[in-house]
Amino acid sequence: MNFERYNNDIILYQEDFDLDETLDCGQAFRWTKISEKTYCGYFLGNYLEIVQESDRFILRNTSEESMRNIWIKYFDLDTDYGILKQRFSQDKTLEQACRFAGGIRLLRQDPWECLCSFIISQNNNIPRIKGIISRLCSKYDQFPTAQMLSNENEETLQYLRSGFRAKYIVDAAAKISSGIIGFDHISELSYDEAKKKLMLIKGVGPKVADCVLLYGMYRTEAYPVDVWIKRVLENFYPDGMPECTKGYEGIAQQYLFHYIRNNRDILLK
DNA sequence: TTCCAGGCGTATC
DNA sequence: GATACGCATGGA
Repeated sequence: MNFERYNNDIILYQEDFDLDETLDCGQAFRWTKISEKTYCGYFLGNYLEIVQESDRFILRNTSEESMRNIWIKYFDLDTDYGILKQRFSQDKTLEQACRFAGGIRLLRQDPWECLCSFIISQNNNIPRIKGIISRLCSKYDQFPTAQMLSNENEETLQYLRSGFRAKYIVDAAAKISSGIIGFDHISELSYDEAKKKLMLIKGVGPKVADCVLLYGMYRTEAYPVDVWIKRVLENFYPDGMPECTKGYEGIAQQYLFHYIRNNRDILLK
């Protein structure tokens, strides 16, 4: 890890990292681009302003302590994405995907926020997902905990304009805040069992469960299959994800998702 | 106007 | 277990 303190900032030197590709690729919905090189956003209650100048990053008003305790883990900086990309590149399509956007990293997010966010994401588009989550956070002045949301119901959530998803948010808040379903417990389960457990929540199917496991619980073998990945599988991997992604299918999926969304013409069907 | 968006619940077979 | 359909909302 190559970083240093400079006045109140942290200067980070990091390869295989691009803010546009990582913060605006549909895995997180609370980062905002505030200038050509700068994003601001939150992980839990921690605010960050981060600037990119090629391989040099400035984390504004950040201490070495919060760098070590929060942001290294959040941005998955202890993982060598160069090695991962090299491994993935044994496959031709993945090789192109990694070359197209080599700065994608997996964000290690909060499981509860992921659960809510990806419940909201179903049959929805990214700008509107961001809008709903933004209204949710404005009301509570932060991303509300399951406990906070357990006081809401379908009617009181009307202001979100989240449509049929409101009742799913209510059920998720109830099951998580009551402890009927616990992330600590789920993290000890096998992939299949963990997924099954999450799917007990209304509005959580295979895709949303995989999103929670991958983005919120760092289960890198989980790869969410949405309409785009479905098209990739049909076109290139009829027998499933290639062998070279084993154990890291979720990270490979990140490259593929971004690649296919921006290169729709390579699809034959 | 119609279609579609990082899917899922329900009904039906 | 597979398949068809409706679903809130809003932008294109």
